[in-house]
This record gives sequence, structure tokens and C-alpha cells, in this order.
Amino acid sequence: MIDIKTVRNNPEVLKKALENRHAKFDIDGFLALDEKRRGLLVEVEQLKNKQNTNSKLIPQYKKEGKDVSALMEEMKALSDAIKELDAKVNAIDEEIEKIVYTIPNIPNETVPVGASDSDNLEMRRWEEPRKFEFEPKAHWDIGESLGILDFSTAGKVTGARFTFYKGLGARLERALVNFMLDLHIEKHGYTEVFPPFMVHRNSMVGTGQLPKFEEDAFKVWGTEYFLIPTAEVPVTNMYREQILDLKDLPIKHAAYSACFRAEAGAAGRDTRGLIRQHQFNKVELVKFCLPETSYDELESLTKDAEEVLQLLGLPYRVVKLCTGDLGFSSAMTYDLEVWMPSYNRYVEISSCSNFESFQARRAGIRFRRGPKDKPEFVHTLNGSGVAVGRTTACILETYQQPDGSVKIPEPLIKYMNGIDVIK
RNA sequence: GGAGAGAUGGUCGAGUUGGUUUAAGGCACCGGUCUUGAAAACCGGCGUAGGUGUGAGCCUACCGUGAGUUCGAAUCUCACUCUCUCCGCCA
Repeated sequence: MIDIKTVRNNPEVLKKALENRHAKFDIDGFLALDEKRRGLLVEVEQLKNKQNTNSKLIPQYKKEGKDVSALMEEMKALSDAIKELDAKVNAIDEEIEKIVYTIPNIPNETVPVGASDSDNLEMRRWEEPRKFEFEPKAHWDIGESLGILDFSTAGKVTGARFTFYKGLGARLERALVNFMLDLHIEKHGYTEVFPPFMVHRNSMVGTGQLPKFEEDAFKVWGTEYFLIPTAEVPVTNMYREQILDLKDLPIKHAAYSACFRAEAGAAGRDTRGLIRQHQFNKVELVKFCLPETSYDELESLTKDAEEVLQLLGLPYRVVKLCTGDLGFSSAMTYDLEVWMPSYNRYVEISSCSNFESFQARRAGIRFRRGPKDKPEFVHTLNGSGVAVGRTTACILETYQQPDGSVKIPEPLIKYMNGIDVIK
């Protein structure tokens, strides 16, 4: 969440930010509420002070044998008044909280103002898309004819937007997970984490998925647990309500997880293949760092993700999301979009974001510059490093051959136990 | 799933016949004295959040979480969460 003091002291900044995001929000109403709250707070705290003072007199008077009945009467009145005021303050607090948790982050100044993904800013491209000397097939056709992807059986067993990977398809998916993790752990200096795939409500609030986007998440029936939509949620929340040691920063984690998304509102979109599934695999990169380094960390995190695609030889481009396309919690996001031959366009395969203090404030993740210094919120970042299912799809399409077989990119061959082609 | 024990500031830990405890004390940490330097010793400081004030400061809340009893709760009641021990079951 954003800092309430930002709302108070710089309402214009926030108004502009929300306007750019096309988010409607009554800031003046909020400010009035905040002022009312502070007024009541002063009042009730004075009464509590009186109550505390009197409370010390009672045992003293009793000891001295004085009559305390008048004092007790006063205390009773105080108590009633305090309860009444406390209830008012609590009601306002709840209202304020409800509002503040649904305000999106303020975009960084360099984020282009725009309405939709068509206003995103292309930063760079890597390699040209492959030119096919034959009619390329889509990955769902390749996968089915090779017997390595089975969508209809998944439909029978579970439902739409699920997939069975079989044989070398399953092997390829697993090889990609290991390849990506090894790259980030051994070369890029991330510490591996294997997180729980379910979390409780507070964790979902901490990273910003709740309370606003509950319909996007799967909740486990009979429990208060949610299936994670990304490893970002458990990994970021590892440090919730903690003051981190300065010497440990930046903290860098790489985590594999399955990801579960209800995809509410995506009905009819990307219905074929691996692109939009209710369950998919992802290797996620998460960083915790000092505020002044977070934008450098975003650049390096993005490059870490890019290297996956470069090593696999998958042409891609990097775009900076505009204000209209930016995620709720993010201050700035680079998307990596890989060339998907079947779509004949670039498709998102990684999203690298700097949340600044937005998540840290929600989750209470802080650090101290020196022993005497006040705790400050860290900045959190994360990015896909990268989405595994989409990578599999892209490899099948990009490395397909006229005879229907698929070559395995060189760096994956050792993870495939020497297998260099799926046929 | 059953039985029992527990959860207090960065950490250990006292406080649990409700009220002069304002959450003691140790360790760690920070500053100082001493020392060539360090250690030790001694002195002082040392939680978080919110509010208020130009300021020193003052006030309020917080003892796992949430309700409740009471004029007053770390302390009493209830529910829940988590940890530990034992038993059962299980990959």
C-alpha cells in the first residue's frame, strides 16, 4: 500500500498517478475521513490518560483508607465514554483500511502514460524471429502429434485449461525448470527456495493479490488457504514483519513453483495450448534491497531473466509497461515478450517489477541503516525467470522441423540426458 | 486425529492471588571513562506504531491472534493460530 502520509501531504501526486492508471478514487473524501479520525483520536487519548492516572490513585486511596466511591463513579463514566469513542475510531479505521488497501501503487516518473498494452514502450529486441521455409505448426498440434502434450485427457480428468505432459514433454518441462534454477543459482547468485504452494489470506494481502483481486485466486475448500498464483507470494512473505540485517541485503531468491490462476475474465482468450492455463510452472526471482538501489536491481533482474531466453535462443523483446497496463502493486514493470510463431506476435513470458515499498509496507518488511536508526521499508522486486509452460510452447514452435520433430536447444540437452531431438 | 506443555521487546527470561511494574534482570548492541590499542571493569543509552507540539518533550496503543469480564487485564474467561513432547495414522 502507499504511505498514508503521501495522501495527506501530496494528494496531487496521488491524484495524477491514479488518473494515469485510470483508477477512480475519492481522495478528498479520504482526507476528510483521516482528519476526523485524528480529531477523535486526540479526544479518546485524553480520556484514556485520565483513566490511567485515576487507576493509580485507587489502590493508593484504598491503602490510605479513603473512600473511593466518587472516584469509581468517575471511572465508570470515563470507561463508557472511552468505549463509545473507541468504537467510532475503530469504525473509521476499518473504512480507511478498506480504502487504502485498494489504492494501487504510484507509477515511477519514467513510466509512459498510456491506456493499454498498445502504449507500452519497446526498449530493445534480441534476435529476429525465425523465418520458416515451411508452414509452421502451433505447439498444441506439435505436442499432440508427438504424443507429449495431452489436452483432452486433462479435460476429462480435471477440466479446461489443464494439461498432461507426457514422456519427453514432461521431461522437457522438468529440464527447463532445472536449467533455469541452475542458471540463477549458480551464475546469478540467487538462493534457491522451494516454497509452500498454498498460503493464508494475510500473505495474499501482503503482496497485493488481496483484498482487491479475490476472484482471480483459487481458494482451498474447507480451509482459509489460497493456491499461490506465483511463488512471489510465499517468497516475499518469508520476511513479513521482520527487520532485515543491512549486511544481508540485497536478498535474492529463485524459486520454482506451480502457479494457480482462476483466469476470471479471460474466458475465450488463448483457449488452445499452454499459453493460459489454470496451473502452470514458473521459476520466480525475488529481491529485497535498499530503496536507492532498487532500480539498478530491476535492470539486473530483467537481464537475469533475459539470459534464459538468450541461452535457449528464443527471440524476444523487452517492453516497459505504460500506466494503463501496469499491475496493481508495481511502480515499474518490464515485460519480456517472446516470439510465438503460432500467434505471429510477441507473447509475455516474464514480468519484472519494482514494487518499491508498496509490498514491504503491507507485509512489514524493513531494515535498519545503523543501530540507532529508525527502521525503513525495503524495496521488493520480482520477475519471472521465466514462465516454464510458455517456454516449452515456444521451444516446440521455434525448433520444429519439417518432419514434425523438435530439436532441443543445446543448453537443455544435458538436462534431457543427452536427448537432442523429440520425434 | 488424541493427550500434555508453551507463546512476553534483537535474544534469553522474570512477572500470571487483576491496581505504586512505568514489562524486572542478563546477554547482544550503541556512546562514554580507563588503555599505546584491545579486552575486562565501570557509567549512561537501548522496542514498534500512532497522535500532539516550533522544540526539548508529552500522550496513547501493543506481552501469539481475536472476542469477553472489569472502573482497571501481560495477569481472569472463551475461541483460534503456531511451536514443543508423547501416542495414533500416513508419503
